[in-house]
Amino acid sequence: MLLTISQLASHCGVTVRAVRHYHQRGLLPEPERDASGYRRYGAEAVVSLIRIKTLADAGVPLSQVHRMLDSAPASFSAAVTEIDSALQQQISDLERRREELARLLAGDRLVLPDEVVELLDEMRAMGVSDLTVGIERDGWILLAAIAPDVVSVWARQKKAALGDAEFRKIYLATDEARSWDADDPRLGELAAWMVDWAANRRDAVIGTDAEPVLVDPEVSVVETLLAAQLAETSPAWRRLGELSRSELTPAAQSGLDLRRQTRLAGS
Amino acid sequence: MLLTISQLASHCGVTVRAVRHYHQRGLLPEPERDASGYRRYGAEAVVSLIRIKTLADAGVPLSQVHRMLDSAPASFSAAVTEIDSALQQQISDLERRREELARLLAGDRLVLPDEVVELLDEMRAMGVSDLTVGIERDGWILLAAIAPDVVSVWARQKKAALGDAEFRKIYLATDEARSWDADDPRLGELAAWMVDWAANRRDAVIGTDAEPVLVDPEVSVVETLLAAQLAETSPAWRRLGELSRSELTPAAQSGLDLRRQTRLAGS
DNA sequence: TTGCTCCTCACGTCACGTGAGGTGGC
DNA sequence: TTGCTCCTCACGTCACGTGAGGTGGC
Repeated sequence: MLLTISQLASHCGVTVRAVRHYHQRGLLPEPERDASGYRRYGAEAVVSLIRIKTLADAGVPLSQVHRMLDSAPASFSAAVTEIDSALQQQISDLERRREELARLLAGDRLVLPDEVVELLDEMRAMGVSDLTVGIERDGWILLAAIAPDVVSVWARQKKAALGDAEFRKIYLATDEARSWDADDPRLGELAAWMVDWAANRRDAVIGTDAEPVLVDPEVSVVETLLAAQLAETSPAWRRLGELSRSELTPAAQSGLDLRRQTRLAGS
Repeated sequence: MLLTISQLASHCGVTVRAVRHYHQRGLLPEPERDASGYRRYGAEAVVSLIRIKTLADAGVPLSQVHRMLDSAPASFSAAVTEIDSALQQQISDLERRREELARLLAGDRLVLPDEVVELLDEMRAMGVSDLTVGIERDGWILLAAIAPDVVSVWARQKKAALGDAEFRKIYLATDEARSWDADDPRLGELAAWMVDWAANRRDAVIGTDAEPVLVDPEVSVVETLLAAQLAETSPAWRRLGELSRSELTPAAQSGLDLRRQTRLAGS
């Protein structure tokens, strides 16, 4: 009345192939065979197989299961305790993954920090075109990949700038400018406006000293708004970048160089 | 200012090899190469890779991830909901595994139902030898594997028998008899005592009709106590089986045949 | 005789890991 | 020149899955 391999397997909740695999790996001793060469299992095989399955289900590699099976009860229970905390870890991992899935449905929230998502929402609410918001978003994504630690400071500076009515006008004008011809005369006026605003803003910020000025705000405007690779998306923007850079004060020019160095150090 | 493969990978929490693997599988489009033949990634690659990683971490096979990525948002969110409930399932599975681990430390409790474990504890408390309790335990394990549905009824019947002081004496005597010679004259007396007790017990049970008698209790004693394969562990027990079977009443003999049929049907 | 279980190779699968051997930028 | 990153094969790994081809009990 000993068990056949399929009786053993199904009672322990594993496949027949898995039982044979455990024999091959030396985890479960080969039992005696009957007259037909069939394996016949006794009660101890049931006990061993349940042990093996329980540990394997808990994610223990079979090589480690092997060592655990013939280890002293004391170190066995220590190992089980360890596995248990690994299981707890897995559970909290899964719970985090459920949250991430929820955020995946919510759109950008998994890709960018909340503060940047809010910034983009604010722009959309201001009336900035979807295309320009998309370009902004891509810029932030790349920035987050290359220099994650500056994202937060830059986001706060941009948020502050958006609080200024004049900046909002400049930003909206720049949005419209995307589709202008590269030789449109209004690009010169817009460039001058930007540089003027940035110079004033810089004095104001340096005056208050409220936030450590990691990035020269004058440079920030030009760079953030018209960073080289973003400008590539529109001939008018590329021209706007050239015009505004040539109108920068010498002090800001050197700040721009500084910025480049910082970026390299950060990457 | 596009990303290299390692910048992309580390920002998304995957290995460089995994990114290449996703290219091979057609999950992530191959980006443009720079002058040195290096892959250069833009923001959309970050978004795609985070999507892929999130789904893969949730246990979705890559072949299915492929289909989900280019499915409509509506069916995408339906699929994500499905994955989420799969995650919930996994979490409760892990929690059950933690319980099973705890029971693994507690000994037999994973291998046998609680009622049988209690039965074995009771025997140990009675003074039955560890070896005999071990043989009993092995018998129950095999029974549970072959005919799980009869375990509960048999356990209740055995528990009832252990409530009888005379049965306990018989059981302890049988325990001692294990090491006797096969021709010991006391074996005949013990066999007669067992059959007598079983016959009386049978009348009592049939009189009360408290529990449906699935198994003739007289047969139950002989079979449970001395089931053929357990008897093999001791020459004296084998002889005790022969003696008691030959002393059974004709009615019980036919009941024994009935039992054999039931066992076959159950397996 | 048919259907079911069992047996032993031995190749397949899934999601990458891991060198092997070589090139390009600083 | 050295060290680091990148490149393309291509075999290895882990825990089995899945036939292929054959035998034994009812």
